[in-house]
Amino acid sequence: MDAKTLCLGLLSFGDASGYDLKKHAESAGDHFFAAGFGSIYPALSTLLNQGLIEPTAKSSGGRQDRKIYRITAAGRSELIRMLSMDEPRHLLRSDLFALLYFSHLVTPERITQVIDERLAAMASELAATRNPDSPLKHPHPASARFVAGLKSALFETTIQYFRENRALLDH
Amino acid sequence: MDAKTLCLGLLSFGDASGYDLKKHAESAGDHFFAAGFGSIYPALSTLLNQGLIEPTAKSSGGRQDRKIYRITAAGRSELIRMLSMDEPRHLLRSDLFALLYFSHLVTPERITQVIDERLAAMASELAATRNPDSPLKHPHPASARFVAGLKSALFETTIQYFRENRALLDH
DNA sequence: GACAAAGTATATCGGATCGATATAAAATTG
DNA sequence: CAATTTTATATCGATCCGATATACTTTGTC
Repeated sequence: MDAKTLCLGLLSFGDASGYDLKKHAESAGDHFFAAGFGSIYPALSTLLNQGLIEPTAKSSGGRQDRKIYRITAAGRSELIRMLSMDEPRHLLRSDLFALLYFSHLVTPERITQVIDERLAAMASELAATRNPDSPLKHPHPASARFVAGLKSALFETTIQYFRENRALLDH
Repeated sequence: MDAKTLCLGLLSFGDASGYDLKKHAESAGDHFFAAGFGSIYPALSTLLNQGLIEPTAKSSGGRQDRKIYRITAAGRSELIRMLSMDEPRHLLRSDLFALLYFSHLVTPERITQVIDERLAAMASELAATRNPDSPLKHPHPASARFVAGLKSALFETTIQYFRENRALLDH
């Protein structure tokens, strides 16, 4: 999904700054959808020029440098059009698995190291998902739970698969 | 993993053309690593300029326009260096899940359609994995089986998760 | 209260990547 | 033997990402 659609979609939940959008995307769908500042700010700039979003009156007492945007009516219909048009893709890209495919070129110690690191990272993310201390309230809890649950299921499968099959990579 | 490392890694299994490299990557690690022609050909050109690969004598009787490359000694050590240095990332990016996160904006029919399409695509890929009629012999069968097995496990988990939880998205 | 550290926030740049497209020869199929 | 598909290289523009620069605000702590 391109950054423009993602920004519009997140703005459909409520007004936000570029910084807010990045935090929301990370909290909601990290690993499934995300964008860096280098994508978000140019996207917001384009959307603004196209009249799909508009700046809001900044909260008077707040800080001066926050730029809060609101989706316009044109933006909302364009968003719906893009969401209906796109053939949504589903990609799993992993440098780790690519590295394992070339495992004949690296030392067994390195293989052990990168696998253990990945297992630890996934386990800690699973724990964080089970104890959600996230300050962000998802606007659509059902969708958020659906996506988070799938992430957990995939992580659990991956961890189990590594435990059962990593011996295949011994050489 | 950048295209240069991927090309070098695949060339470490044997001489190949750009076209061969793309086919190999698709067959071996589609969904986990891949590259389009727009990445492969520029990468090969750069690697050639850096002396990390070299052209081979084209097979005399064959077609004239195939350009077969071989990894050089410098290329092999550079490859090993890159594989040892990279902190391998592990990304799951899915436009489908992003769309589902915005499911309040699209019709239930559209949700049903995209989920059913994805389920069918994964089921057919699973069937293809179980009946491998691939003409390509993977140079390292253990690594290839490891990666293919993980893909199957992840697809099965995803299919099951959709079956059990898609009702969460009804609205 | 002074000062450092961490967090918040916007923005840009260059390199990398991807999808679309152009071209054309060889193999296959009807 | 004509039409289609597959093989094969290559480039272009749009986009994307990571790194970086900048600067203000909050927090913590001595």
